[in-house]
Amino acid sequence: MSHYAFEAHDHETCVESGVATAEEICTERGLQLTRTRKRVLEILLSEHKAMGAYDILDVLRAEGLGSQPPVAYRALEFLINQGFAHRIERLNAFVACSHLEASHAPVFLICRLCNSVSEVQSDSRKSEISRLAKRAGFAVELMVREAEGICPKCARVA
Amino acid sequence: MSHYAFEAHDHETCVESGVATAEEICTERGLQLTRTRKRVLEILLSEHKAMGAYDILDVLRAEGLGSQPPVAYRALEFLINQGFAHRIERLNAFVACSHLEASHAPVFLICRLCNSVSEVQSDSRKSEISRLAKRAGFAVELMVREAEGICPKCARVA
DNA sequence: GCTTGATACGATATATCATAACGCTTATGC
DNA sequence: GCATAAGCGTTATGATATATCGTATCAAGC
Repeated sequence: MSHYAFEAHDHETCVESGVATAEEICTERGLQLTRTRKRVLEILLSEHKAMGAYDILDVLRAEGLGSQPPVAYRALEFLINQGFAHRIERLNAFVACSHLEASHAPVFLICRLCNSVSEVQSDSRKSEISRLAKRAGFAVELMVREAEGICPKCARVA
Repeated sequence: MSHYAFEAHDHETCVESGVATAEEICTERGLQLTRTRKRVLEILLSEHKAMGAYDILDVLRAEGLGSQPPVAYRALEFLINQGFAHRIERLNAFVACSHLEASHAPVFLICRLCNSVSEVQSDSRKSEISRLAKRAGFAVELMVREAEGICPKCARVA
């Protein structure tokens, strides 16, 4: 398993292949990865950190791609619906998906020092939440699993 | 395991014993369960649902206990720090703790139809998040585990 | 060509959630 | 009692998110 957010890696590849894969998937699904949507995805991919909608909007604004909140939120909604991005509930912020190839049961590890967010894939059926929900007769539709703490990089420095 | 939110139960007891236990704990810890804090706890205990800070504030306002947002947020902060209440990240809202006696590794089951929130206790060490974090060398300080879906009560009706 | 419907976008306004900062009051330890 | 800390009231503002209405674009069907 890889933890891009916490490890040195060729980051150019993350952005390029992220966008390329998203483009392929959109073509397959007959959807449009419009200029704004693509740019928002790139912005999110540019760092393994969560960004607020208004931070993203600032970039869009500077580039003349839109200046009002709905512009950012609509693009984010699209990216999230297609699984290209995730919302981090704990931060009210957004990250690019770093496991586009895989199916979805992400766990997010959020470093409170460097703000990096690592997405780890997991089998949702194995999760404690699923087990407890099943026992309670609760039908899970959506799962939020986030941990806040210190990433290995920051732990070494501290 | 009990799922008060999803089952018939003597709800008076929830409120009374919740407040009583909180009072005991505050005494032990040398803290003040002031009028406002106590009232906010009662409000939260009055239903097994998450309430927004402004909903709580409305009640306080109607009772002359405070009219500005900080009043509600301060009380909530206290209750959360003491473990008497929890924040539901997914909803930006708050619930009373329903397992005051137990230690903390709650999972929340949120019904999107009736808005009830059930708190289930779990051993945090067993959790998938802990396992994945450990593997990544990530030191977890705080965990968010929430599931949204349909509760058994609503499933029967639908 | 024209209409229709679907999708996306632009813009305004507003709703919702949260905190900083300041000064006053009350509780508590000595 | 007095000093200190804890709590509270209030104002102002910051941060996040959505409802709504109108317009542009494009493809499908006539």
